[in-house]
Amino acid sequence: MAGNSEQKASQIDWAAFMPGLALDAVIFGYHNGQLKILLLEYKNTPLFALPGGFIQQDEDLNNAAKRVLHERTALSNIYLEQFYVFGDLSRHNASQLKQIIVANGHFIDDSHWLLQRFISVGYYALIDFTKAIPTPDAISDSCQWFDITNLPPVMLEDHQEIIRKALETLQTDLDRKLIGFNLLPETFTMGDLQGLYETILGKPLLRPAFQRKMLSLGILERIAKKQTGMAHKAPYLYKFIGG
Amino acid sequence: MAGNSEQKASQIDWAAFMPGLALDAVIFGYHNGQLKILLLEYKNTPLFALPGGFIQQDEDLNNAAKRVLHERTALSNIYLEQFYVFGDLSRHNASQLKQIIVANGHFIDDSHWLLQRFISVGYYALIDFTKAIPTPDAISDSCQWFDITNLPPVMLEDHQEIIRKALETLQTDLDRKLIGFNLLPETFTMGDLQGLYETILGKPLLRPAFQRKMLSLGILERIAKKQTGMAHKAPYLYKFIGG
DNA sequence: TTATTATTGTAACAAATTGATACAATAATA
DNA sequence: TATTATTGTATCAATTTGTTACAATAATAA
Repeated sequence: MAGNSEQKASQIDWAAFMPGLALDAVIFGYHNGQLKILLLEYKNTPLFALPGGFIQQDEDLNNAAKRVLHERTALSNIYLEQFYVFGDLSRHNASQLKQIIVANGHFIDDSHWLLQRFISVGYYALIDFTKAIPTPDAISDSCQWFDITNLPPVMLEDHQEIIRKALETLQTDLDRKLIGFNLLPETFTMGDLQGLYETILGKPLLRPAFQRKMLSLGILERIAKKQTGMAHKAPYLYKFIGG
Repeated sequence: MAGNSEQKASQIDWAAFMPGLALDAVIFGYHNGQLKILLLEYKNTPLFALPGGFIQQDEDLNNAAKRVLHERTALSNIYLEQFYVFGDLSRHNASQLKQIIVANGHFIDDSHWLLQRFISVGYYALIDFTKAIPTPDAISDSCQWFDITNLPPVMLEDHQEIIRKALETLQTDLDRKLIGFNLLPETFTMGDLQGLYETILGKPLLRPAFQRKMLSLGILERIAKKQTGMAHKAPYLYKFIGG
């Protein structure tokens, strides 16, 4: 995890959180034909990490995830799913965490649970890239979008693996649930939608079959002709109708 | 949760476990055309609960689940999946837990994390009914199979909801993954397999289509004619071939 | 103004999958 | 030896998916 520190670490009331437990969020966005995720860069370290946080003693687990999402994107009502709990001992990396704390000029006793092993609940979120306002936390320099195919080489603990598993889950969920729309703006063309599917699934799809399938689902409302400056037929715009 | 107490509560080294965190296991079995799960009955209370336990500080989360499964069934190499983390505050029920502890003649301070809110990782397991040896723990009278359609009326905390969600997950996983076989003995007839699917999905399936589909998957090996005492054609026996 | 170009929307047909019916092949029992 | 119940599978219908083809644009170029 990263984040959850709007105050200096030494000022944080650690007792307000569930010890040994965290959550990490893989926040997906889609822009220029690329699937992207949000990563934080810790101050004075070469370490990148997923947005994450701790669960308050008086807070529902899923609400903690929503809170973290809101803190990093300024968005509410985000599409959000638990996908796996990462609980191996091998993911523990005390020296990395200590490095971050020291780099921020703080001190924590070695016996503190923050430096012990913890278990993290993995969530993935799908958001409208154009609406999010990526916001770093107190111990991070930046909160930025990264192309899923071009991630930073050094990441905290097992965050590489968490991302891999999130993508895998997204791929299998894409057809079963009708969730792709959460990654697009309110209106989009059939080409946009197909491009999104192709990017997530990592393979080309046949245009007529894709269009026929999407329209047969009855979840798309056709709006109007798009006014493009392209030298060809203007595509229809669609919007998703929930239900 | 229930279980994890092979010693008296007062003798347990609570510091050896991750505080505020538990796991609950919905252990499915199949017998006489019924889908069943294992439940524990607490001593001197009318409360039933899922097998569960805590995670040792030096133990992988998934290994803790395997350990709990082994303690309650004497089985290893069980098919096991995480399916959801139950982390709402509303699931907390201190008086129920206190009732169980008191009923066992123990004492725990109200401030102990055991009586505070906790978060539980839900697992479901698929086992061969004929191979399991249901084994109660130190604070339970019994560990018994219950038909999924006929569960006890009073259950611990949100265990009813955990079971419902486990069944829902099993139903959607059944076709995507090839996991049904874990609920059957080594050899079975096509009728057995169809009955299992019909029971889990709660709907009848057409026999020729089912048989054709299962055979086309290439994961069944036909063994020999079954020697039944039935007044009709003897069915083939099959076994599952992994891979 | 009239081709040209690139792309969209959809028709049309083929291939594959799934749904449904039918029936011969048993393995006891009457 | 007929009867009965059930299994294994063939057969055809219905539906879904894969593929090709082509008319309908919306700019741009001639």
